[in-house]
Amino acid sequence: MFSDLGQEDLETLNIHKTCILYKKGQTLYYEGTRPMGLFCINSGKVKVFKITSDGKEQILHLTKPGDFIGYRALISEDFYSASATVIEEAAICYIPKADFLKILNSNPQFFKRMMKKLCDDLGIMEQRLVTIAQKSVRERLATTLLMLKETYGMEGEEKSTLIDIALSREDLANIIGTATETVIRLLSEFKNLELISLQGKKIKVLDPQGLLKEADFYA
Amino acid sequence: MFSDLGQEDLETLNIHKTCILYKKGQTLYYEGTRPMGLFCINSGKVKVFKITSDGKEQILHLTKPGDFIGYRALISEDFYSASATVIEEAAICYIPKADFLKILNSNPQFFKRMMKKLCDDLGIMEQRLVTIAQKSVRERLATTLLMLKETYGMEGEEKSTLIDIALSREDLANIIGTATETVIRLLSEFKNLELISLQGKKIKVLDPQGLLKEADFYA
DNA sequence: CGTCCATTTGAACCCGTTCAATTCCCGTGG
DNA sequence: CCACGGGAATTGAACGGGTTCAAATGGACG
Repeated sequence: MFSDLGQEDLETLNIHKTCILYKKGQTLYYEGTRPMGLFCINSGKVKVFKITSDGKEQILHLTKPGDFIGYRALISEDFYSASATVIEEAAICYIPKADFLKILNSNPQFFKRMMKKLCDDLGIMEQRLVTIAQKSVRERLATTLLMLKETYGMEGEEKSTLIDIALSREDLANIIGTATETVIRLLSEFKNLELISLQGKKIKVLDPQGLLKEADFYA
Repeated sequence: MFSDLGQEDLETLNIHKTCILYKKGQTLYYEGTRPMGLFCINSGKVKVFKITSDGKEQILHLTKPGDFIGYRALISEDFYSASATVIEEAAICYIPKADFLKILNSNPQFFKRMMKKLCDDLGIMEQRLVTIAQKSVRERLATTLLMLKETYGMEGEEKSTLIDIALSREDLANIIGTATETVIRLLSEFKNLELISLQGKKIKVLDPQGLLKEADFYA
C-alpha cells in the first residue's frame, strides 16, 4: 500500500513511526476509543472484532502481513468501531494520525488507493453479510476454511495445504457466527469425510473441491 | 452529495443526465453486468440485493431520496456486485460514467465526500453483519423496524410513527435473513404486545422503547 | 367477478444452541 | 523430571427457535 510513495512521503512516514513486538493477547485498541494513529502489521496475526450487548464476539477481520487496520476511523475522524487483539505474536508499526492524514491529503495517488481499498473491503463485507444471512453453519464453515486457506495457506506435499494460523475453536466460531461446540462437531465431520485433517490448532485442507461443494459455492 | 459542487461541475453533470420514471418491479441493473453510469434516486424506493446460489435473496440496502447507487462498482471499475429493483414508483436520474469520474477526479472536495460516504457505508455494513451473526431473528426484526422508522418514519398523532414504505413480508424477511412466515408470526406477536400496528403493508410504530428492548439494543 | 399472488395459520421436523460432564493439552512450579 | 492446575477441546443429551411444507384466507387488479 505504501510501496510506491515518493521519497518525501516515505520520510514523513518514518520520522515518527514506531515499531513494537506485541505478544499474543495484547490489545491494540478498544472499540469506542479515539484513534491516534494507524497500525501496520509487519508480521504475526491480529483479529479485529466487535462485542455485542450480550457479550458475544464477532470477528470482522483477520490481518495478514502488510495490512493496516483502524484506517476507517482515522479517515472518518471517528471513534474506533471495533477492537483489535493480537492472536499470534506480531511486529506492528504505528504511524501517528497527523502523518497519515498529511500523506493522504497531499498525495492523490495514495488517496485513490485508499478509496479502492475501501471499495474492496465494502465488497467483501457485503458478501460476508449474504453468506451469514443465507447459508447454513455447515456451509459457512466450509466457506471460511477455504477463505483461510487462500489467506494463510502453505502448500505442502501431497497436494494438501496447511492453514497457517493458530485459531482457537472459539475464534473460528466467532468468525462464522455460531457456537464453539458446533464448530468442533462440524470440523470432526469434515475430518471423517477426509476434506481436512487436524493437527492441534492447525487445520490442513485435503480436498478443496469437496469443501467447495460443502460451501455450495458457485461464484 | 452533489449539493456544493461548483457551477462548472454541475453543468458537466447536467449535459448528459437523463431522468426517467420507473415503475414498481423494474430493474435498474443486474449483478455481474458492467456499470455505465450512476443512478440517483430523486423519489420512490429501490432495493439493492444479491441472489445466492440457491436462489435466496438478501437485501443489502434500501434507498431514500437523494441516494445514489452503484457507485462502488463505478469507482472500482468493476462489475455490479448486486442488483437493483424498484419497489415503489421512482424518479431516477442517470449520469454517464465518464461524467461522474471526471468530477470525481477533478474535484478533491467531492472525492473526499465520496471517501467519507464509503467509510460510513462500510461501518453500517459491519454493524449489520454483527447483528445478523449474533442476534436472534426476533431481535433483528425489532432492530430493522427501528431502522426503517428512522429512515421512512412519518410522525403522526398520538406519538405513533408510520413507516412509509410498502415492503412485502418477503422483502422484510430478505432484509433480516429469515423466512417470510417467521416475519409474519413475529409481526403479529409485536402487534399483540402493542409495539406496532399493521395497516396493510404499512407498519406503524407505537412503542419505540418497547422495540428497543426487544432489539436488546444498548448503543 | 374471477384469477393470481401475497399473507396468514397450522403442524412437523431439524439444525443448531445450551448446559453439563469429561478429556486433552500445556505451561508452571515443586 | 514429573505432578498439578486450568483453560481449551471434545462429547453427550435435551431443548427450542426457526424452517419447511401444506392448506386456507385475503386482497389487488384486470
